[in-house]
Amino acid sequence: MATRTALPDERKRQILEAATAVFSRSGYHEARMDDIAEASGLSKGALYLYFPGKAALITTLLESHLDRSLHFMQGLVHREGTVRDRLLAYIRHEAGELESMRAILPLCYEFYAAALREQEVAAFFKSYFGRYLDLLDQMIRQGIGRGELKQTDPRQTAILLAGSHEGLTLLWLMDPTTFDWTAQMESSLQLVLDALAV
Amino acid sequence: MATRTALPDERKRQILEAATAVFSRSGYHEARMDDIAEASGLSKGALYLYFPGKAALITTLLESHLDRSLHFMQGLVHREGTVRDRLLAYIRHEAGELESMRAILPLCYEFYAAALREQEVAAFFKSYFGRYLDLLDQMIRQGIGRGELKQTDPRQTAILLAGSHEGLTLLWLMDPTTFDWTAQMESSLQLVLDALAV
DNA sequence: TAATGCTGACTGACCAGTCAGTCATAAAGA
DNA sequence: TCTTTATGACTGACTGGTCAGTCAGCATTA
Repeated sequence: MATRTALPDERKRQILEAATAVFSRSGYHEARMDDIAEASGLSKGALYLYFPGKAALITTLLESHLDRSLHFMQGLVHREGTVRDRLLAYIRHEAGELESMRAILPLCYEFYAAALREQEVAAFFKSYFGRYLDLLDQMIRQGIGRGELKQTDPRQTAILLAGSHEGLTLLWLMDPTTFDWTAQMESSLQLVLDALAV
Repeated sequence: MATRTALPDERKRQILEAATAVFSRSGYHEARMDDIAEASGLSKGALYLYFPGKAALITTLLESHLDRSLHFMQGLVHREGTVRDRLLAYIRHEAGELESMRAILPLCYEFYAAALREQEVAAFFKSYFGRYLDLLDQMIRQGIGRGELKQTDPRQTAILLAGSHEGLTLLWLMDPTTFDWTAQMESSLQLVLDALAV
C-alpha cells in the first residue's frame, strides 16, 4: 500500500530530476524526450504515463522552483527584524541557490520569451511576479509603518528592488567572472535603503 | 549600375523586415523559413541567396538593434551636461524605442538562454554588456571627476544602473499595465543618483 | 489468470536547406 | 531591326533527418 501510492511520486521525482539535467544542458527546444528517458533510467513510454507531454515537464519544474523562492520570501514578511536585515537574509538565501539557479534561469529566459507570445505562459509569470512584488511591497510598508523607511511609494520601491534583482542576476549570468553576485546585490540594496532611510 | 549594386541591400532589408515580423510573432524556434519567405514576398530559395541560414537572420537583426542602442549611449558620453541629464536623455530615447523593443526583446531572451549554453552566443552578449557597462562606467567617472557624484565604485554603480534597466524592462514586459516604464525608470535613476550626489 | 507497470520500435508531421529549372532582360551577332 | 545566346535573379517541389507521441506486447506480481 505504502509502496503502491509512493511509486507514482517517486517516478515523477525521478523523471523531473532527469528533465532538470537534460533541460539545463540542452535548453527546452533542443532537449529530446529520448534523452530525458535515458537520463531517468526509464523508457520514453514511461514518461507519458506520468506526464502528459514535454511542456508539462518544464512547467512543473519551473513552478516548483519559483514557488520555493516565493515561499522563502513569504516567511520573511512574517519574521521579526528590520526590512534591511530581512532583505539581506533573502539575498544570502538566494546566494545559496545560485548554482541551481544557473541551471534553471536559462529555462526561465526561454519561457519569458514564450510568455510574451502565449497567453497561458504569460499568466503564469504575471502571477509569479505579481506575488513577488506584493510581498516586497508589504515588507516596505512595514518599514514605513515602523519608522525605518521614509514615506515613499512602496510599489515603486518594490519594482526597483525586484527589477535590480532580476537584472543584476542576468548580467551576472552573462559573465560570472566580472563581479560577485552577493556583494553586488548587497551593495545595491544598501544604496537603495540608505536613500530611503529616515 | 546604381540599381544593380543597390539590389542586394534592398533585398536584405526586405528579408530582415519580414524576419522581424515573423520572429516577433512566433519566436525564433517556432518561426519557419517558409513564413519569412512569404512575408518578404520572395521565395524560400531567395532567402538563401542573401543569408546563409536561419541563424544568420536573427543574429543580424539583434546585432543591428543592440548596436543602435549602444551607439546612442556612446554619443551621450561625449556630450555636455550632467550625468543625471544625460542618463535621463538616455531613458527618454529608449522610451521612444519601447514599441520596437517589445518585438525584439523576446528574441533577446531566447538568445540569453542560448548564450548560457553556447560559446559563440555567449561571446556576443558578453561583448555587448561589457561595452554597455564600460560606457556607463566612463560616464560615472566623469560625474565623480566633475564633483557631481560622491567618490564611489564606478563599476558597481554602472552594474546597478544597467541591471535596473534590464530588470525593470523585464518586469514591465511581463505586464505593461502595472506601471509606466518611463516614470519608473526615471524615479529609479533619481533615487540612485540622489544617493550618490555630493 | 488478471492486473499493473513498463518497454521501445514505430509513425506521421514537420521543416531547414537544396537544386534543377524558369523567365526577364541584356549583349552579341546577322 | 530582328534573332540568338547568355546571364543572373528567382522559384518551389523535394529530400533527408528529426522527434513528440503512440501502442502492441512483455514481465512481474498478486
